Amino acid sequence: MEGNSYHFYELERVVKGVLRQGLKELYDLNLAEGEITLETPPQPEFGDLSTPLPLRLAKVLRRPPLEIAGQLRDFLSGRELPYLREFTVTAPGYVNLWLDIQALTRSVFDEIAVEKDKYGEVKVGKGKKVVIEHTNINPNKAAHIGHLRNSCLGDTLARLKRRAGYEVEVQNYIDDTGVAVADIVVGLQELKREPAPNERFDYFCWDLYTEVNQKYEEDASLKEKQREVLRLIEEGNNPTAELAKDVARRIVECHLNTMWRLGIYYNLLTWESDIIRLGFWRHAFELLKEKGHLVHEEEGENAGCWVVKLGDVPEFQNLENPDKVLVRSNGTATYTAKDIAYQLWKFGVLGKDFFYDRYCLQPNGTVLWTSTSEGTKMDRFGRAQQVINVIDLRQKYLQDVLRFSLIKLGFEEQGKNSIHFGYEVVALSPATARELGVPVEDEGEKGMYAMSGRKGIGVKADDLVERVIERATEEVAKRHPEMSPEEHKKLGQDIAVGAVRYYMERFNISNVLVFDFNEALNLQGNTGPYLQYAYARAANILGRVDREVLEDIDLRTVSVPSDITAEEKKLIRAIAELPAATERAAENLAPSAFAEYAYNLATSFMNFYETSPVLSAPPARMRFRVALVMSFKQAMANALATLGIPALPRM
RNA sequence: GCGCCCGUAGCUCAGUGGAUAGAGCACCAGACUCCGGAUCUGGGUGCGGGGGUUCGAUUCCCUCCGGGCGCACCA
Repeated sequence: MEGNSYHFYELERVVKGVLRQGLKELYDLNLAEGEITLETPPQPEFGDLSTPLPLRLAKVLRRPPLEIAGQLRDFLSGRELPYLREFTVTAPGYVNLWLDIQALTRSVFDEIAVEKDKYGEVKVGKGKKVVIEHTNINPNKAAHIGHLRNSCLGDTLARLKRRAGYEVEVQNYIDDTGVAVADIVVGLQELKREPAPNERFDYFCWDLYTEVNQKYEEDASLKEKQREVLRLIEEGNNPTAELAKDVARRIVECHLNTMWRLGIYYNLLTWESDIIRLGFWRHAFELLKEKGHLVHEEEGENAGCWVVKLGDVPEFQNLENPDKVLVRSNGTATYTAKDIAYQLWKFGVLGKDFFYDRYCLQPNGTVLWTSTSEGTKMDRFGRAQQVINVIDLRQKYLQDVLRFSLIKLGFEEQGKNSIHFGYEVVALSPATARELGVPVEDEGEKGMYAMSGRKGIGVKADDLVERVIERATEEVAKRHPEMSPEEHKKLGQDIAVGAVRYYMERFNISNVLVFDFNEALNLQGNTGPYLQYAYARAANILGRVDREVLEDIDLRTVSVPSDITAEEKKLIRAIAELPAATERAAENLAPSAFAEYAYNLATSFMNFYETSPVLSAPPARMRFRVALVMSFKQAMANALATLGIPALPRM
């Protein structure tokens, strides 16, 4: 960093700025920053960075692309640009930039020496608080792999945002008063089912939920019971409501245990029952009436209702009835109404707050708080500048209604900062569906089969984790006969966390994740354990360096050779890109992009490892490579931490 | 009916206007008595079809085909 006025990760921004200035000075042309493209060329002979700008501007400037390229090259050459050493031109009209790899290496070494586990953090989010709501599983049965996608994505998003400088508060909303819990209560009361002696409560409820839903089809009186139970739950202060609360609490405990083992933690549980009891909606209703945008319909199909008018929102224009009912003609509030109240609370503009209590101490040492209906006031929760709701894409319409309703009701700022992180659902591959006993049409390998909580079709999150642990533990035992079974199991668990989380995080969120046991259980190739293995290999090398030599190598002073190899260079660049990758993934809400970066980083190291002996290299080279391995190990550790994957010195 | 998403190699996926479209899995063949083979190297006439915009399209627009999802005074 010394001597350089900016960090390497800002290089792109700086170069774009210079190019922009060049266009202005040379041709009196004003381009927006977004219109200036900078990319990594496909071939090494085209430099380390390049821009096709001359091609694009040839027409408008009425000059040959190569002439423009030449002038831009000259303009760049006349500038003081650290990290760059040369600028060239390639037909049909590219400007190619060449990195000063020594300067870059120095800068990376220095930065890592100073920042250590903070290397890769950036400051874009500084001073901004973001509330991320994820998990949100109905507290009535075991979590399945669809919920796992939600929690893993949400957790990685939280980690990314934190490393991008945001203050992050993770909330887990518990719908303890809905039909889902009521169904279990019906099962317990009417069907008199009880868990077997050693049966997990969430697994027991998984089957019970299926059974109850099956019985609804045959027995109309049971459906009556469900309505009665729902009424009693809403009323409160009766044995049925107590039972419902007890079911919800016990299931939440199961869910938390499932998530904790994957390194997923929360700051606050918010309970639907508290929102109801504290009258969040009543409060919001008064607030919205005051603002004057709520409409009481006197006629038409919504006569007698309070509605929000969404007809002039493009997204809803083609709907037969774009208005959203918030209060029914019978005076009760709709789900959307409660959601609006809750969302306003997250932004701290509801004018009403929960009471709070400690819920428990989580295994990572942080306190999990819970909302309550009475007790202690605290003024630290909510009050966010940005709210991200991690919910699957089937709820897109509802989330759009929520966002536009806020805007139309006079909370424009809050509406615009309400983000639906919508991901596609998890479905089952034909092979996995077959394995679970789901009727599969033919022998084909294409296609997917939907999971269904009501029908009991799905892979339980813990079943998946257990199977991966078993597989990983076997592998560890094979490789390390000298270790104890306990050590095998411990490593197997950490590797399983890596495998499961990476599998849940690596895919683009707008694609349905077609879950397949064979793929999820794979520990080779583009998987979490591959990333972990790269880290372990680095740790192994450092462990074999002579102690005195190791202590003598200082990242800040180690000399950087002038003849850096292709593999060394690729690794250095990959390490240098961590801050930019973090920023990009955090700002674009793209955990999968970060997963891909991490895979690239690991691959760069693997290639370096295969081609570049460290311990047996000549002394100067050895010292440089040790420094490089140290840097990689730190960068990889930070990338793994961002993905919530354990970094293992041995595996 | 209206709207949204997806369609890239046998399979699972990267690639949000640029140079020869990339990975993993599966399959075949290889890797020095070298720091760990959970690794690496090699093996491939693939962007659903058709129009358009552009110097340039897997990427943007239109249309068709195929697959998924959503459009409550339900939660």
